[in-house]
Amino acid sequence: MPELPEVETVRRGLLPVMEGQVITLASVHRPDLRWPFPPQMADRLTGARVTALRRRSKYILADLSTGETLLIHLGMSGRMLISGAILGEFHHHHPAPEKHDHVVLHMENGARITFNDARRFGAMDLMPTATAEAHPLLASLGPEPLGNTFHDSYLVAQLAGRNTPIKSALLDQHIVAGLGNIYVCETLYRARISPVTRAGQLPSGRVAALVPIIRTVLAEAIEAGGSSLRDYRQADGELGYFQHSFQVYDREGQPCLTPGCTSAVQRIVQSGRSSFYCPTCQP
DNA sequence: ATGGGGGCCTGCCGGC
DNA sequence: TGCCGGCAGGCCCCCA
Repeated sequence: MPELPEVETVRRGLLPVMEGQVITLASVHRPDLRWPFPPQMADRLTGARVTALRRRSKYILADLSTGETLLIHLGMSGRMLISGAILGEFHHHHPAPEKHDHVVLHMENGARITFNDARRFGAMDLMPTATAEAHPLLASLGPEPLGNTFHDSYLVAQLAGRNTPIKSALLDQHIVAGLGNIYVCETLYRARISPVTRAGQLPSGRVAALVPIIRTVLAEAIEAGGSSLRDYRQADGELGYFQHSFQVYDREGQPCLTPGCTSAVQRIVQSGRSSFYCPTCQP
């Protein structure tokens, strides 16, 4: 579900109710999500103060006063919903617990943060803050697409000699960390590159052009609060609205939006995932 | 090493 | 109304 813009939106939503606050009670309703929770997770969270709330790729990292860092991944259907806090002009009361509410963090300011994840592809783990980046889920991630180490010569080098389709390469979190199916489709449309093009066959100029496009697509999506399709919600329960800006994703059969183009958006399956593109504009 | 496919889960939607 | 297949924003793991 959530790609980098959605995760960043959730992080920003959690920031005002979590950062600097003590977790007065962590309530854990099942032993695992995708993987077992770490031993004594509830006890290790209860009483800890959240000193910082960071993001790495699609992971949220909450640094704790205990010297540990809480790692959160939303998988496909994970949500972090805030209740009981004053958010802007609105006061949200605690709603009745819902199905798939797996972990609830009670904060000292009265807010509750509920991790709800129907499909349970999400994850939570704890590790020492000092070695957080060595966590198995983080250690081999590629650079942040919005960071300085992601640049054209890097991407050119990464894609050189690759026989995999550019669609798959951009989904590969080892190459660049944070893109998912939506934003890869939108990126390739803007770059006018067919998703089936072999990554290593792209001229370096076309690869270089991908870098600013990726940055722009992600920045626009963050600005819009992410994309809400099925179950994604911002932390305050609001919907993102970048889905209204989709030019190809989820638009199979609809007209291509390039001025003058009369083609329809096509859907193909690559590595088991849908790719949406315009066969005329992305030859 | 690289690339492709299966599998993990639940929910929803469309077709019959 | 109900059942069934297909599909969904991710990512690890196994196989060739």
